[in-house]
Amino acid sequence: MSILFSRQCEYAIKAVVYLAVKKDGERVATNELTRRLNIPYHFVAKILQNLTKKGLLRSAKGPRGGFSLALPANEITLFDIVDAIDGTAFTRSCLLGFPECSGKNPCSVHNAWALQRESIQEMLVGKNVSQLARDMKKPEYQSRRKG
Amino acid sequence: MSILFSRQCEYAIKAVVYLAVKKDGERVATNELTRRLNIPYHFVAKILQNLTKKGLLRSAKGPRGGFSLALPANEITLFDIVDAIDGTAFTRSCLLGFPECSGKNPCSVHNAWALQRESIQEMLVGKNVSQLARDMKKPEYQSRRKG
DNA sequence: AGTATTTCGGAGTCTTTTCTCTGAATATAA
DNA sequence: TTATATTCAGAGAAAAGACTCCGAAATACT
Ligand code: FES
Ligand code: FES
Repeated sequence: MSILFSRQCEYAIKAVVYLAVKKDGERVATNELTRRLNIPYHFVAKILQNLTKKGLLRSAKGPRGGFSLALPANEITLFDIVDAIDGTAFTRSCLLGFPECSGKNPCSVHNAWALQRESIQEMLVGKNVSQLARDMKKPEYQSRRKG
Repeated sequence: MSILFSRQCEYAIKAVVYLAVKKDGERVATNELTRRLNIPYHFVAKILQNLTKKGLLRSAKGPRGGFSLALPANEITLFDIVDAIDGTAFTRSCLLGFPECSGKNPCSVHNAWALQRESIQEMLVGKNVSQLARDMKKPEYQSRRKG
């Protein structure tokens, strides 16, 4: 289905970046995320609960409650989110699924792939959600003028 | 689960490379693939049937039957196999799953990811199964001396 | 011709992932 | 206090992906 990330992880990234676009500490309710990002309500709720448990987000119940970043936006990287949801085994495991991946007895694509995934990992570590919020040009993320 | 490729695709690559290691046109039965590569019998059979329909393999029924490459090994690329099984939508679609992926209204990772996937695609197109057969150092692929 | 070996085709099962529902608990505001 | 908005927790349904089974057709060997 989706390359590189699971659906969950995809949604997680979308949501966290959405939070980062808001001013520091502002709370966003699941409802808003669902409406703006088109993510199933109960599903994204579950995912954000998870990220809360992992310490990336903070949650507040009740009216005017919702989720917000638990850390400054520039201290949360893409890698952190992926790690929290999908895990990062892919940085170590064989592209063809062989039980071990190393330079000794490499599979046919090992040499090429080892470079690629290194580069992907650098991308994930190198992007923090503050940058992501800035670079996100999708209309879903632009805050609305009041009518 | 496995990044980039589905299980099916993974198995397909493993199997086709196995065929390419053999001398031109030599047939390999599902049985042998299952034993050597540790792939479930009926599953790999299905996958190879599929590749046959797509024109990458040739099949022969009956005793001493099996599968063999339908083309010279250096004319089948990794990309061909991936295309036949998983499809290649990933070369065009957004990493975060947004409905459209282009330079106009890009998502946060578009610029970085567009380069990465370009590079991945080049890798897939650039590797043919003849090279893959040569570079495969996994013991599963080394032909056995008779006892 | 008869038998064993193998692919073919389709249906069926199991497992994982995705998504939904429900009933709490908690906080805000009137 | 009451009503309301929200997260929390866990179970459950649906869909997709991975894998199995079976009966039939084709081929090779005796
Ligand atoms: S052994 Fe296959 S990618 Fe390293
Ligand atoms: S818009 Fe997201 S990768 Fe191109």
